[in-house]
Amino acid sequence: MNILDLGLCVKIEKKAMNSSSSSWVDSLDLNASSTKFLQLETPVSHPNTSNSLIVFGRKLSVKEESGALMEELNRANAENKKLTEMLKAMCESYNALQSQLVDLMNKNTEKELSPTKKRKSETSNNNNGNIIGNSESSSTDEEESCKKPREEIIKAKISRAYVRTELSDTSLVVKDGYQWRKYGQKVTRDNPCPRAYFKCSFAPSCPVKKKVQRSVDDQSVLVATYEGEHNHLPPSQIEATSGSSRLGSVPVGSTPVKSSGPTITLDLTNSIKSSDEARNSKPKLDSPEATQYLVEHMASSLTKDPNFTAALAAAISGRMFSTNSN
DNA sequence: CGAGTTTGACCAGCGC
DNA sequence: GCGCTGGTCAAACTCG
Repeated sequence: MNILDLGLCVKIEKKAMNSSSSSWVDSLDLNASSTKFLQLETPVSHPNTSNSLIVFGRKLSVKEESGALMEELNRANAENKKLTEMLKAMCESYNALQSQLVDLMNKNTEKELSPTKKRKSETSNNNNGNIIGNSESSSTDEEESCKKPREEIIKAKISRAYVRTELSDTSLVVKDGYQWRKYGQKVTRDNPCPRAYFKCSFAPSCPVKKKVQRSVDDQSVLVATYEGEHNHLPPSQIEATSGSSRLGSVPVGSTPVKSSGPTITLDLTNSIKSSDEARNSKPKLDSPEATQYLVEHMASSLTKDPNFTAALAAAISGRMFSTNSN
């Protein structure tokens, strides 16, 4: 995945949160309009320009026409400059965000390695939140695994997601596109808030488990810990593959979706439609459809990448978490 | 009535 | 061996 893309989108999203008028569409609209300006270079006259040429019932002189074009060009330059500045700001913001994320991950790793005694299974190799299988305990002792079938080593992968919820919301439910069955709840020593235990109930053979607990630092943040990897597609994608329903707006993997803070809804229906349309009929660049097309095309190319959605959500939730804990 | 949730009991790992 | 702790089970309960 293009790492710069993530930075840009995070910035745009952040901007949308801060400004009441800004939005995904607004931000991308600038690009669309800049494309519009590019069209001036083509031999075909711009609709607006041609309208202004005949509006006074006479042909404008070459001087006047070039003056208008120069003015247009200056505006394009100014816009270009503005966009360059925005891009620069986005890159800076991305770098800051990334360093904060790394900081946070380091802090979490330190916490996990702290004296708090954990079971063997949980202290296996931790690499940036992802744990690679612990072959020592999973494959060496067959007798032991027969004795303890339950201890079937899931340690293939552990990931973590932070989800902001209302404090009043005590359900401990993190909607991530999969189907979960709660099988237990426990109050742990280091956190007064109960921890809920979930198993993936969509496929009986799916080994994935999920633990959800409120953060000690910020109780409005749910910490969801996923153990193992799904051996099936998310229910939403299975539905989509069967053709019975829309391709849902539910992201893949451990990406948190339920959030009372900034909500990211990825409607892939439009993106698919637009990429199909892209092959058959391309809207004219200067029409409102063109703007819409550009926006959809950009959004679709980003949202098609499941890594993007996961990384974006992780980055945002990580930032929210660090902001609240400061 | 079936599926999902709640909750107390039980089990296993770990440190002392 | 004992106590503490986290994880899981399963009967009881709830809900649509």
